[in-house]
Amino acid sequence: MDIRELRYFAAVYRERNLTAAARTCFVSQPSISTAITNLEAELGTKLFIRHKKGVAPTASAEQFHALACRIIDETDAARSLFRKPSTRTNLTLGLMRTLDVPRTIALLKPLTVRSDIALRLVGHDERADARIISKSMLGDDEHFVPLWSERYVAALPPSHPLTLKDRLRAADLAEYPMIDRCHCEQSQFFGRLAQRRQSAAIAQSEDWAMALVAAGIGIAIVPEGVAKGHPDIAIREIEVKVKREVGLACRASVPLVDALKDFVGKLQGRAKSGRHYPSKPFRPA
Amino acid sequence: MDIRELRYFAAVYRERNLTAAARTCFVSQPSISTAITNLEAELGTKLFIRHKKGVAPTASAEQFHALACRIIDETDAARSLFRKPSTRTNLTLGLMRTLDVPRTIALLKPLTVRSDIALRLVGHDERADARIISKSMLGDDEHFVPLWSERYVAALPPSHPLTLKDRLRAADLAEYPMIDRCHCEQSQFFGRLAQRRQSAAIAQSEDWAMALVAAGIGIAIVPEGVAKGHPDIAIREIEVKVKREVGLACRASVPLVDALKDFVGKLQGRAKSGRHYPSKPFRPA
DNA sequence: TGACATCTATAGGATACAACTATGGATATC
DNA sequence: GATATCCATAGTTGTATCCTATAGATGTCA
Repeated sequence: MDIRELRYFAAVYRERNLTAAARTCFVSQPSISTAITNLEAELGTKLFIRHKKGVAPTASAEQFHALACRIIDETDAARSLFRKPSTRTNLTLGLMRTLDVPRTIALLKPLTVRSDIALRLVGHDERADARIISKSMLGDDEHFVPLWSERYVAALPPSHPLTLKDRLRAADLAEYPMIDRCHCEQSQFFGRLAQRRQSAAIAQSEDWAMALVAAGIGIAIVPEGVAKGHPDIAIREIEVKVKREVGLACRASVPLVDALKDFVGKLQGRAKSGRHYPSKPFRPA
Repeated sequence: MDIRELRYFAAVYRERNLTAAARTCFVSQPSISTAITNLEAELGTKLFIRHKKGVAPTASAEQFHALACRIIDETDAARSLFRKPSTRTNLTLGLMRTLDVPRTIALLKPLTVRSDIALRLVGHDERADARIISKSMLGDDEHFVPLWSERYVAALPPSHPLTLKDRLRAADLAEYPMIDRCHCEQSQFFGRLAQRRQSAAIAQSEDWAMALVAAGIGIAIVPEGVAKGHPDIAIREIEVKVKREVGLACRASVPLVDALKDFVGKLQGRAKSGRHYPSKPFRPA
């Protein structure tokens, strides 16, 4: 067991998907696969149940995850113990409010561990060096570097009658009170989907929306990653497959800040393949 | 930075000596050397000052050591999280009372992390599967597997007049009160060395002896490793070079307990060289 | 139903890393 | 002056890890 394996484990735990974890770790999928297999052998316990779409953590994985995170964090802390940077570059990132927080934090890790960067996170509509947003919010003069795509799901109170169904249709939703996440870029669309003008409640942030759902006020349609973290909320698929593409938006007209160049390079590199090394080793002709 | 490097670092910190650290890690000295160099480069700080005899940790190393230990311990804990052993073999080790505690704990690590072993530590004169003792205490029917050799040094109160000298002679010691560590196998010898019959105080354990020294009662002659850990005690070499060989004693007449076989094998293997792999890779003739 | 996409596991080959041996230079010890 | 101890460097080799490619299973959609 080494720290590399722990990082892979944490990524799989977060993504619930070996392939996606491979992308966030910038390695190929088999690397993750064998690492997890080895880890399971060493610990003498199964960590993930493999099924058709992705993997599910076992109880052991839950337990192990807490410890693994501590070790990873402490290792990162140790690395930067003595790097008291005299001059830190300010880097401002605009984040849309509907982002999956743990996933985003994990994505930004390469930036946060660099002690020569002072990271500042602001709203998606403020001045920033780059923005992490849904593709639908992309401005005219912006490049888009895709990060992940997310489906929208229905978040219901655990005791809601609709939890009996595996998948919800527009007609189902029409009969029950809904919560309008007015900060979401697809808010209007969901209004039409549920065939209504008025909502049971309006929430201005994901936290409020989730709290209203948990309190039994109504149903909310939210990005998968947002709903995932809450234990007292039931998640159901919706029949109409709404997805959003989340990515990094960079102004095309303004040259990229130095601090971001490596980062964006890596992100672009992983798009088609997860390779770690340059695609072709240099060979003189 | 990976856990392997942290282990090497901890070993060097403990031993104050790359070569000795290499032995305790069962690797060769250059492996330790390069690992420390790399670690220093990665952290951007010098960790050890190399000098003629061994190395001395810098302030950075002190700081880093605390963190490194935590990470190492947590990693070991993580590894054995799910290894709830149904049946643990009892293993009893006899330890002489004058052992350097951190060093001994580090040595026994391979046994303590094995969750199929329940380690019991007893006095050196009790019934045990093996004993860690000074060579001078070796019984007739015992094998001796050398672990390390230690010089004896003088432990003085920090404000003692003799701290002005770098090295103490028998004549120096004769003029000042001394503490008799009656539990030590070399106790009588020191009595002769200091040319006296009576002592200022008698201590039955290292803890008491060190406390008496710190309190200014007198000087004690103790194994190097014992004195090292105490910040409020000054250490000086003594001119007469008394050493002791510490090792593992196994009854020759009784076959070695299974749990110990690997361990002793490793210890013997490292005696002449620190190699990790078999000395010669197998090649068919 | 068949073409296609998605996800995990395995096989085979390339490469980087960490181990080893051997040796050199510097400093103590006898 | 011979010997021992200690750390650093050079060169070689074995192993671990990564990659690509592909198989097998399942789900999606025309």
